[in-house]
Amino acid sequence: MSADPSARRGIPDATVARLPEYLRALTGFAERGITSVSSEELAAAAGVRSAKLRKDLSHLGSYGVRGVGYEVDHLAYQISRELGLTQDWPVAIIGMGNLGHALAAYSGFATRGFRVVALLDQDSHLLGQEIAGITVQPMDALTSLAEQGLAIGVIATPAASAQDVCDQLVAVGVRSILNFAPCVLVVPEDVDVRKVDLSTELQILAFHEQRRALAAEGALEHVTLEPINSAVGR
Amino acid sequence: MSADPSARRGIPDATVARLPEYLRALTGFAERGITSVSSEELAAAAGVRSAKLRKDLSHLGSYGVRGVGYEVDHLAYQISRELGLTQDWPVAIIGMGNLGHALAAYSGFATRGFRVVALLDQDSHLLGQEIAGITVQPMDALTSLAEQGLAIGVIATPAASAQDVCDQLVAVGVRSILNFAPCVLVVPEDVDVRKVDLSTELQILAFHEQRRALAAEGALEHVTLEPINSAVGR
DNA sequence: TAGATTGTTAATCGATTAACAATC
DNA sequence: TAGATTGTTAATCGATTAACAATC
Repeated sequence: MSADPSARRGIPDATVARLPEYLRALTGFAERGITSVSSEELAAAAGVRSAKLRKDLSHLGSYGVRGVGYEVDHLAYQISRELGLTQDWPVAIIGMGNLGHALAAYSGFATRGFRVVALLDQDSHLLGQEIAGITVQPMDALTSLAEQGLAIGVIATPAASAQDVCDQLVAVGVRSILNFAPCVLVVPEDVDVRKVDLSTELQILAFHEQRRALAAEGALEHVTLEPINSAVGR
Repeated sequence: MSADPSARRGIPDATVARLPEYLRALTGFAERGITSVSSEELAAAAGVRSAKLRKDLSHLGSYGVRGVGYEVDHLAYQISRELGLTQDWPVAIIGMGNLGHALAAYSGFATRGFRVVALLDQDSHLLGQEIAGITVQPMDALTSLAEQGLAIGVIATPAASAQDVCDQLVAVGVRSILNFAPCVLVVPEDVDVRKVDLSTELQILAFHEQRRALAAEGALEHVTLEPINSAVGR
């Protein structure tokens, strides 16, 4: 691939999804004072194979040195830039139940690149309460928040209100939504919804757990049970 | 595919990951008193295309009726059975910070198939406290829990303790782990780890958000911006 | 039977992997 | 130069999709 940055286009979704993990691994190396890593070392830390890592990085540009490896800080910066973490994205969390409360306090938001600018709830008796140093506002506040710039909406309401809240976010121009409610959201095609779903994850685990149990009792005679996971690769 | 259930083998990972969504959609239909659906209707409710839904279901067996559709209750049962939800999986949550607290109270666990049997924390001043009706126990309790049967461990500790907790779970025989800590866990290959990671999801959103911003200001001249998401398909 | 809809086929698309030429 | 490691190629693998024969 060309070294010309303007030629870098169309990074595969699967690659984008792994960049955060690479960035995290690089941060870990930097904290331990390591300034240079090979694709083999970085891949091991990120839990993938080195061929996949190199292929992924090749989509961003050519940031390694043959025979040497990657400079930790430089590669971390390039990945950060590609992910858009060199700027700040204002985030609003909607729904201040147990989950929203935990999210407001969660350090994941505190990572570089994101700033929780508002906590919203439609329940009037939560309004004015302070959570993690931020005052809970009513849903009406969305319009003025959007005017000040709001990039990401996090939906932590019950499933029954999620679509309504989503529609309100879309109406004020928010195009990136992280949905914790266990339901499918319908959005215009230029809106990006990602979903974090506990019970889906549990059910996927249950599937494999059952599979092992059946294999153990010999119910699946003709099946050799595949490794489900391994330290590298996935 | 054969109607013989013993011939149903090797359901693709991508299909397994969608089964919970189909099940949820079916539950929704059942609640509204709808007893029969076409692949078109069910697919729309689950946010996929009908061809994908039919292909997915074909891996489970032949549970539809040509010219008619699927019987809601029957298909829901078959998917539940395939996912292993017709039995109860004992779950332990480890780490009773904000997140663990929210998880303990979260209704996602209350869905059929899972039962939170223990809350654990290594912090001695949380011990004995009751959260969501369950008493917090020390990590030592893991051994006896495992003897009584423990299928799934949910790690809600800080990243720094996650690998240690994971090792303890693996040591007592737990082979299904849901990791909320932002780190890669190293496990034997017969252990299944799934990860729920807030900041990874945010970073993926940021990538697309930045992409839209750059496209809007014309920085990506040669790129037509692809739809990022749509109501159907993904 | 006529109309409807499934289950399957075959083509396409995208992701992964191993191997190695390029090159520090 | 000799050794090491990247970036890329090409083969493989798996997932998606549209179309349609099977069949209720």
